[in-house]
Amino acid sequence: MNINPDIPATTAVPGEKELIEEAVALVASYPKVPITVDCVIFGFDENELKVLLIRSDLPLFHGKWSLLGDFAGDQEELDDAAYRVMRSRTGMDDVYLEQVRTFSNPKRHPGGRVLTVAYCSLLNIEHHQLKTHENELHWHSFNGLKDMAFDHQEVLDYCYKWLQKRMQEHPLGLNLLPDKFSLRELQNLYEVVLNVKLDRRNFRKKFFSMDLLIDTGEYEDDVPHRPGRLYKFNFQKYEKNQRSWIGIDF
Amino acid sequence: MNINPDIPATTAVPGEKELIEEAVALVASYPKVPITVDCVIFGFDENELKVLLIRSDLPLFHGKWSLLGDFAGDQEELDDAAYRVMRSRTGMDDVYLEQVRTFSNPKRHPGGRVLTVAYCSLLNIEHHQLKTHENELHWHSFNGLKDMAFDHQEVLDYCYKWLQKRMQEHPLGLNLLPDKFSLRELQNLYEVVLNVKLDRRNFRKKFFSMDLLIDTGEYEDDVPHRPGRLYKFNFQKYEKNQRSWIGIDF
DNA sequence: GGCGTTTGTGTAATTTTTACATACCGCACG
DNA sequence: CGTGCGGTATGTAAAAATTACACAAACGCC
Repeated sequence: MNINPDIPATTAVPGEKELIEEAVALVASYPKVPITVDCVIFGFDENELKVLLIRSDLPLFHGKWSLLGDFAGDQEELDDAAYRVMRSRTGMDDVYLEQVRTFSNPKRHPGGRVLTVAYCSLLNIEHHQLKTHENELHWHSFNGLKDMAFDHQEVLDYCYKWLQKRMQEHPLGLNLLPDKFSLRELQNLYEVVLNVKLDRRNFRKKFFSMDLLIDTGEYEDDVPHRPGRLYKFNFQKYEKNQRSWIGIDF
Repeated sequence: MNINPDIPATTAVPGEKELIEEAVALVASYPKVPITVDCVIFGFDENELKVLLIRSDLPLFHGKWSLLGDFAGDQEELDDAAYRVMRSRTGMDDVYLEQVRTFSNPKRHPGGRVLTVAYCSLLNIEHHQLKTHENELHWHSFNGLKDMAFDHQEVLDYCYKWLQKRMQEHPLGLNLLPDKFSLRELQNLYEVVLNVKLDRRNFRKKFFSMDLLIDTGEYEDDVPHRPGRLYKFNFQKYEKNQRSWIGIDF
């Protein structure tokens, strides 16, 4: 019988140092590949879904649009890398950001094998000034985009599908709107992103019944018609009341 | 004016070969990290959720349970790596498999920085014989699992949450059942995985109303009570009728 | 053949979803 | 300052979906 059941008697007892060295040696034997993060940063303006793009800085893709990305540091958590990319371009890092998917096609980068992890972020265009316009950084209409650099078209399409699904079950979309917004703006957002037509009264009823809108008492300004009430979204209350059971439906 | 608007006049015009060399040089400048895939392979047996585990082969984690994983080949697509891992342990690769998330904590592996991409798979325990029992490969009860190797506890917990959510909107759970199953088995599956109690008649009504169950005309056998009808799931019909709009609900 | 256990089925009450029309408000304009 | 335009705000009735709930029938076992 062993005294210490964690260590079989047949093995010499190595110290922690040796064990770690062994682990390091094992890892050293693995193939290593470069990793990048690519950020799909959505915005909403003039009733259109926008995405933040630059011209690819790779001459091979000269003229083509590219997502914002960078390689991940040697010891960098990928979330941190994504925030870093965002911060370096928009100056902001306190925004909604979520990992979406990893793309690993060995042919996706002409320079050789590069994995990329796609992140999605949503921010309000008016609240966030771009820090630079290098490489023609700008908000590009989502519609009609095609022929992007790398596999960025595929990444973007995937992230758009993700957004459509996610917006129906999570209020992340509200990050696309200003802090205070009218119900019309909210509905436009949903109609545009989900590409559906919604009944105004039922939409309104739906949102009010969730009881997550805070009436600011304020009204729209500078509109050539009757101004609508402005609301804020009660993120705090939402976070508290997460349901895990929705119901089987497919 | 440029003759060719795609190429700025200030740049010498490199051929494709030079452009690719440039891309290769760029990629070569990126930090490189080892990548693994880890498979969370769920099963369902005796009314319990199971997960396929081995003893960690890393001495540092001696005795701890570990997910099935392997490093990704130099030029290997990650999906392929995940299928390869599954095949090498269960002999099967024609199963439901989905990428779930990438874990990148720099401290997650004691041997240094290793990224891992988690994949979820579901298979019927009876249909699939394990090819080997190396490293004590076996179906482990999901409940009560703790203190796993690496960050596998976190990975597993994340995948379980993913499964719970996904099962409500997608029939992937049916991969956990035999080809022909009774409604009771189906309900048990949902009750166990989602950790809820469901009304038998309403559950039945729900599934029948989807019109995706095929009545085989057969009945359960060897049960000490009235035998239930056996059904198959009409995956084909399901695939055809995918809805993209579900409705806002959060 | 009776007991124990699980299958199979319907209905009424409630809640949720859908479709739809009219009065109100602010601005612009003549 | 009155009228028209455009968009906001609001309620209700019908339809659909969800919930709660009870009893007869089938099989194995003894």
